[in-house]
Amino acid sequence: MQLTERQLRIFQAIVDDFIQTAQPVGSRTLSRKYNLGVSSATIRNEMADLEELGFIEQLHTSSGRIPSDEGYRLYVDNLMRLYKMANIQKKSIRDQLVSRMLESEEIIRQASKILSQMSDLTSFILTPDFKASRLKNLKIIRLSETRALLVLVSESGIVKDLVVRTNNLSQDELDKISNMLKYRLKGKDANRLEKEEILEMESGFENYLSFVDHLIESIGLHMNSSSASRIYLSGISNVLHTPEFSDVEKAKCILDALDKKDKLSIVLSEDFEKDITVRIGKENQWDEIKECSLVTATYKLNGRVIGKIGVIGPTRINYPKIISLVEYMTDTLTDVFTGQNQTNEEVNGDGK
Amino acid sequence: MQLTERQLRIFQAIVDDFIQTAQPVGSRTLSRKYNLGVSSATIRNEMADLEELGFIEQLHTSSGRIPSDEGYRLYVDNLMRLYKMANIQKKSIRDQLVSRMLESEEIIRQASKILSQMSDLTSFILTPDFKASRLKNLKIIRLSETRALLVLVSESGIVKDLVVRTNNLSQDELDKISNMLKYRLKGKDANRLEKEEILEMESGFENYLSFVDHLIESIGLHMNSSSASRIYLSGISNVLHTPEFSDVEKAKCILDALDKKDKLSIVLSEDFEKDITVRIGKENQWDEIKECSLVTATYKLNGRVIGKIGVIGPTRINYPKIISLVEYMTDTLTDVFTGQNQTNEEVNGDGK
DNA sequence: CATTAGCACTCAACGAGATAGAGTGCTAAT
DNA sequence: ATTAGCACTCTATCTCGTTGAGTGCTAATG
Repeated sequence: MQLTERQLRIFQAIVDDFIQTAQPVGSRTLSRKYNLGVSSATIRNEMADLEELGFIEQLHTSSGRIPSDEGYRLYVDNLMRLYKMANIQKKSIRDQLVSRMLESEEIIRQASKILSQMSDLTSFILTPDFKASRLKNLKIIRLSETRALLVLVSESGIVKDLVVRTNNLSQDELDKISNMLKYRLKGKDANRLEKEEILEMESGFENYLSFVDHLIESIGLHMNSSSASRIYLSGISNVLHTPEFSDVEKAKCILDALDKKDKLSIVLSEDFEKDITVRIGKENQWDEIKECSLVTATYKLNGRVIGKIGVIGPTRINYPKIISLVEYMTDTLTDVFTGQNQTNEEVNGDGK
Repeated sequence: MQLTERQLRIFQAIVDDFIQTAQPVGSRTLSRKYNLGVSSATIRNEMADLEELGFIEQLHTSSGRIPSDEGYRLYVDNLMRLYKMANIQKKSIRDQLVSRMLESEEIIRQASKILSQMSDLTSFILTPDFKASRLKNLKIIRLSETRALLVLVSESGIVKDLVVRTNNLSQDELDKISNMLKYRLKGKDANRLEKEEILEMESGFENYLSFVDHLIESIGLHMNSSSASRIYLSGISNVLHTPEFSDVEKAKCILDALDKKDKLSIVLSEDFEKDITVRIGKENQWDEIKECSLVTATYKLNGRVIGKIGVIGPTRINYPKIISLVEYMTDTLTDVFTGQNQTNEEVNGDGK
């Protein structure tokens, strides 16, 4: 069933008004605020049809209408015009992300902060997935008689460190082992280290078999832990600033969900390859966030997806603005990680 | 002015009851629930005195009394008996922290999570302060023509990595430089790297002067950034589970405060050397959290304070329980970082 | 025949009493 | 010194109109 031109215009006005005011919108308001050229009675009739079709709904018989999840979907897919970000905003984002010497985790956190501030929503970001990249370097550093630090570096420059037990090996011995392992493992996918492959190693390492065994095991354990890629949240208090969630029970529910980071990162990892996804209300499989919309996008390194970023808010969000923002943010992150823009000066020009 | 024995007993009953029920407690309730051996009228008189002295207060003329901040202070300093943690809880904490191979940041996050779960409050943890420890090792890894990764390891096993610009130096050259720097900087306090000291270096490095200069600068910049030590929060949704903050405005205020991590970590860094601190309500200098209590403690490495952990909640928290919990948690963390307990088996015995 | 004016109806939101209940302070008796 | 008794206070809660925004339906209109 195709909507008429007029129905679309009315529908668009409903969405726009509701996104702005957070109040159910009635026929009278529509005819007054938007010059649709028809009377409120006509609008009422059209609205009844739109409701029949499932694009808008009423909270109770004598309230105005609000867009349904399906309505928002229609809006996002067909109606909205993408927001053109002001250059000054673009520049602000780039400056904050590339201007300073930042540890890679620091970049991640900064990006999340910017995103929540500019969107007035809660933002999240999945750290670069170590598993998805190749080993570049490896080093073992003696800490004490019983402990050593294993430092792994991926080609993308992500660093992971973990403490391993040693049996009082000297730094020289550890260096010898790390050098050997480095040449053995370099360039391998971090998530596919075959123990056997490494154990059939050169002579001269017979004494260290059990230690190397332990090392590989530790790496494997670490890789497969759910927290292999972490999630950062920012702007959590924005949840309460949203009229939708000023009801304490609802807010509690959302915050509870946001606290379950494991679950959250699983949900976000779906559609990992897609560039940008918008999930509206009930489209989310997770019950706790069935009244929320999620806008997520992936950032890449050398064309390879390594992480995800996005925002979560009520279904009533300014989709064009938010989508543009998230999109620009991932582009910038991808640039930063790929190393296109190392200095301020280089990016002073245009944005995209 | 000294309180009488009976006043203390009544006061203690008030605190206990209020901590449990979150409701202002009246004289009738007291005489019924706690056998104080006197009638409600007597209790009323004593309560009037306690109020005069500032230890309890009324929300309005016909409500029961609640402890004031000063009252809680009295309670914490003089009245409460420290809670004896069940061995099973102690074991649970130790197991979760030491059982698995964990990256050091992972240990931090895990500790925070446990703390919030066991306290039903919001917990936070400051990551080990790199600045406070000495350099152990240093390595530069080539990423691309223009970028390299500088990895710093402290004696305590904390790893920091940051991306630096290079002018297409080969890995061999980088190795040469990192070795030189390593021997130059090893054992130095991380926050006191004197540029001059390093620049008057051995011959053979003349070509790399500007790069080394850049390196030292980057390290310095990084060290002095406010985020040198990070803060993790856990159990944020617990704020809303607290009756005190079911008022949306208050909750909003607290969450806003918790979102300002810079400010928060500054507040927490006060009294950095003290083993354990309890700040009750107005004792906090920060207005936003003037209705909260903060219980913090420090964890150490080899006797040196490296980080801080704690919880935040309403002033009405179960002080004995929470203080014991925080105390035990830092002891455990200190052990874990100092490497006392590497395996499960070693800690099966008693806790303290 | 699409559009519109008009009207009766619905329902949430708000405010005014009224009521109940918990708690207090004071006084007089023990 | 302690306690029973009583008047008083104040919040929380409930009910009950009232208001106002909005709807759906019907009949009139160009």
